[in-house]
Amino acid sequence: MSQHRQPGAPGRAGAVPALPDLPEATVARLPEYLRALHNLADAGHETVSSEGLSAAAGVNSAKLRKDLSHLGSYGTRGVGYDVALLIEQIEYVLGLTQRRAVALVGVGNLGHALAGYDGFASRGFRIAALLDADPSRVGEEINGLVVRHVDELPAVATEESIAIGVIATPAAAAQRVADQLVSVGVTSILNFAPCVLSVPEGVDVRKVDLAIELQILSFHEHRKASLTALPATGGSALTALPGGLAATDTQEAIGT
Amino acid sequence: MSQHRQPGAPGRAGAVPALPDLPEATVARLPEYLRALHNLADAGHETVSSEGLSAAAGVNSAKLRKDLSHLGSYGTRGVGYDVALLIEQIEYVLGLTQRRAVALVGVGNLGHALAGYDGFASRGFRIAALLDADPSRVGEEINGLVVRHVDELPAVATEESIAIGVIATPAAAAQRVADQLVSVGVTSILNFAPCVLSVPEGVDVRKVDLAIELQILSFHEHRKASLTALPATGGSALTALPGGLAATDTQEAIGT
DNA sequence: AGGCGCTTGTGAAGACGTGCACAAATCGCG
DNA sequence: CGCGATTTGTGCACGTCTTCACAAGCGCCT
Repeated sequence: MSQHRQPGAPGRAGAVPALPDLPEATVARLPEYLRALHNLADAGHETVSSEGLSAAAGVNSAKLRKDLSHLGSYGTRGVGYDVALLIEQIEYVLGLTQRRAVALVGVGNLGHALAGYDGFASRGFRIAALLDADPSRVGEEINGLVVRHVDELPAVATEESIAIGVIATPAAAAQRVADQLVSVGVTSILNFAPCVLSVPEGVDVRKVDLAIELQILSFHEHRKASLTALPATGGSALTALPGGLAATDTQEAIGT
Repeated sequence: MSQHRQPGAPGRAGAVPALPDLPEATVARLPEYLRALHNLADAGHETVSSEGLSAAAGVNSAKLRKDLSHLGSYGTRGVGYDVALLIEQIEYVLGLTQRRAVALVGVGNLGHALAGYDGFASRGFRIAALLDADPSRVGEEINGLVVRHVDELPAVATEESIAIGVIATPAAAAQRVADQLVSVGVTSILNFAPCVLSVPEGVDVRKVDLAIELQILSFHEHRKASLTALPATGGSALTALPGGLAATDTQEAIGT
């Protein structure tokens, strides 16, 4: 509920307020555009039309134009967008002009993979610290970084100016880690643990839950199967999702 | 992990499980509810109010009630929802009553982690096959599964009745893998490669891009910083998203 | 039995996101 | 220099999602 409108900000010509407050949906797509633009730049393109870029990013072209218009981007009509310029603009808006330091907490299975994932480094982030609560993991070296104990977080945070914390611990430990991160001033958290984190206002949490993605796919799979299995018995509408269905396994597969 | 039958549920089963077509937003939240419900069940709760469940799942209670109403769920007014029954219903709708077989393609850094991630198994999925194109990786055993060559996909698909394919390859290889998955009949794909996949209609693709999440956080971080940096002085020289800002590093830090 | 407090389910309104379709702007060319 | 081809930026309409607010239903207590 903190929608502060800036009255008197003329907006168009000349000085613009700090950052245009973009729609969340737009923000979520900008990284995708950025990736597509980098590909285009590597391929030698100097300009690109909204049609071309939207295809490369997998979205509707009108949506792309509207997104870009939100950040006041200058394309040239009849020509398209300047690839290099657009990259700069998006990187600026996303705050990627500085390389942000990331602290990764939890060096288990997933943490290991994240520590070794080079997609972070190549896209403006620097994994600056690896932390774990398990003493037997402390001291291990991964990708040139030594795992330190999570209690050293305060020291690490000031040493490295940590901007973003990544939680890759088991769910049981996640809230405590989040609290620790918040207490050392981290205001952006990426949470891989399957649990809800409660954080004070002003702290952003994004969650990635691998199993949830599979479950969503499972739903669609289930629906597809039930549709092809049932021709057109338009009778029972909402159905009652019967109570005792635990026993009925592999229900959808049976065509009969 | 016990699924008890629900006493009191009328034996009025047998109704055709025509799935109500839920709003996408609802589908995306159901797994979250499910996780919260499992936690509640483990903690011994037999019923839960929409208020309690929504808090555990981190959403608005009205939204939760509407979501549940979409799948025709029966709560009891004045009491709440039966935890066990609701778990059954959601698992049924999500198609989790059968354990779906997942093929994981790409056993690099991330693939290794995914192969070892036990969150899949514990939530209704079975990693049935590991595949990779790199011959030096074929034969490796991970978590009790032997890595096979990706060209064996047709055989694997029929052997294991693969329902979902997970792509954890480099971006350059992802499209080819997707094509292969589609050609063996897989219609649900979870893509971790940072690229857009083109697939025929009827195939569902969900994408998880770890770097994108960080970039979104970076945007908010940037915005927070720029807000606190500019209290009131409307003049403010910078910003305006100038054309040549490539050189200006760490732009937002300037308070002055 | 009846009333009371609690909780669900939902109508309605508003916020948000999407996509079409077209005017405005720009370039290249004759 | 003007015209046509091209492409952006956006007004508008539509659909989806969210949130509020409240009537209807349920159990419990007296």
